[in-house]
Amino acid sequence: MLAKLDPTLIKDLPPFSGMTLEQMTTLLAKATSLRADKGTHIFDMGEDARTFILLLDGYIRVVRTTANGEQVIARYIASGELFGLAEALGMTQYPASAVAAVDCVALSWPSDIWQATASAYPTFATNTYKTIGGRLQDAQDRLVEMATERVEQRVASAILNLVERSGRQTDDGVLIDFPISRQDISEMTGTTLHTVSRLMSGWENDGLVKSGRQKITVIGSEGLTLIANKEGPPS
Amino acid sequence: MLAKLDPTLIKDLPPFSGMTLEQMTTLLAKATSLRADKGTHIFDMGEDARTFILLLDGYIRVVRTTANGEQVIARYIASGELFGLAEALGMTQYPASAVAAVDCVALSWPSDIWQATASAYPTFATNTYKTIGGRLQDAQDRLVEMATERVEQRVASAILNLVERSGRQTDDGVLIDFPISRQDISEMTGTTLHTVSRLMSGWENDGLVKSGRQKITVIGSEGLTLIANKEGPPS
DNA sequence: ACGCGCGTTTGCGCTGCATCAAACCAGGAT
DNA sequence: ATCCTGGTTTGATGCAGCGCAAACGCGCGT
Repeated sequence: MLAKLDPTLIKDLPPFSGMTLEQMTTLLAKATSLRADKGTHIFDMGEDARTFILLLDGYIRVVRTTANGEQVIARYIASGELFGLAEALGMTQYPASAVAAVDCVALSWPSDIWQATASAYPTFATNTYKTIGGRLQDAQDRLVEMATERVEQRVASAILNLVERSGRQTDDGVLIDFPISRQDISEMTGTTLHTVSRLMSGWENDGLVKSGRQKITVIGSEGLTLIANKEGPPS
Repeated sequence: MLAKLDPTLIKDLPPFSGMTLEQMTTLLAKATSLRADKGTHIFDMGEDARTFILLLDGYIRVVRTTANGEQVIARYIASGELFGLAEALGMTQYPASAVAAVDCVALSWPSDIWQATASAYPTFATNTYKTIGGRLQDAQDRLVEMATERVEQRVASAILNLVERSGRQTDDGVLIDFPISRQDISEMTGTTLHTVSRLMSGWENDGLVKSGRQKITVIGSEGLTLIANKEGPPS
């Protein structure tokens, strides 16, 4: 528990909106700080859900691994977001693994204080359930996408999403500000890295994106948006 | 509000486990009873989420419609389950439509009593969040499935799921006890009714299922389970 | 500064599944 | 009993995207 942790620094993060400074202080007193180097597994699918975590800095990849060893990326967690919320949903084990996509800093609370915390700070509970709601929403959106759209559109959508949620303005355009490979994109969209590579090479020729080793910059989102919505030509 | 509604009849349903009879009585006092004929839209995607609902009898299809008019079936709700829980997740509109798959009976509460209800009956809140957790879990399972498995396996899995959750024993085997078309199955698995029809014709020849117009009976689940896990032969 | 590993690119053949098309059939309505 | 609607079956055809293979090159570590 870090005595030097300053409530004012993080009390404005979305999860805590509506909480008073003193509430924050008592809540923070129960937290443990945590750092994870790039590539570290913060927790793994199937593990007992001992903590829920607030990401302060960095990016987390939430990954599911199938019986065959294939991976699917469920989502990326950006700084300011909570994750590992199994306890809040009455689960005893983590349903997915959390891997640091870059060096990360986070705060963690023991899962078993969830119930008490939720009833002590209803706003906090509500905020949390709101983000869970958003994730359920998102999961189902992606399900619909997987069911109805072609690979090209899904990849375009995925990149647009990433840019929107984690884009950083640069000279060339908007850069996804963590290292992301073609393989990663393929694991988000249910395709192969080969197909992703081909698609992106094409888009690079068309001047829609600019990409390198684990880097993707979107020149102008309009082009990709167009592709994401483009009807497949079965006619 | 039905005065004749008897708390003892439904107090044993999962959503209310842990609640006392008097708590149930006050909760039920706020409910409105509701019946929906087969095919009725109980609510539609995008509508303001005015109520959350407990299904007492029947089956509900939860459907999302895309911009192109394509449909995806997110899930089926069986009797004893809550749905329309937008408010609990801090949403103001329903994210999907709810359609009666058969004639249904249900109880509905106004959304705006959710907050008060949740804090008055923490067990009820916890139970609800548990079911939401299960649905998030489920949505992500299906995502993984969509991303990694072939149509044949997905269709087999879907049928097994339905049989497991809503199967009724008959002379021939286990019957899915609500009308379900090939089209429905295709909308659950992200394929076409044609492909589903072909697959099921095959399985019928192999003696794995017995199916007719909107009826599916699984002879022995082992065969389908085998198919659901069968490696694709890219080799 | 250099080498090597990992991410990337690109070509080619193949195939699972969608698309198009058409006939068929069961059961409810009249 | 008959019509007709909505679900089902089955065939033929085509193509998006996967599997496989091989070469390439950026950049990190030493």
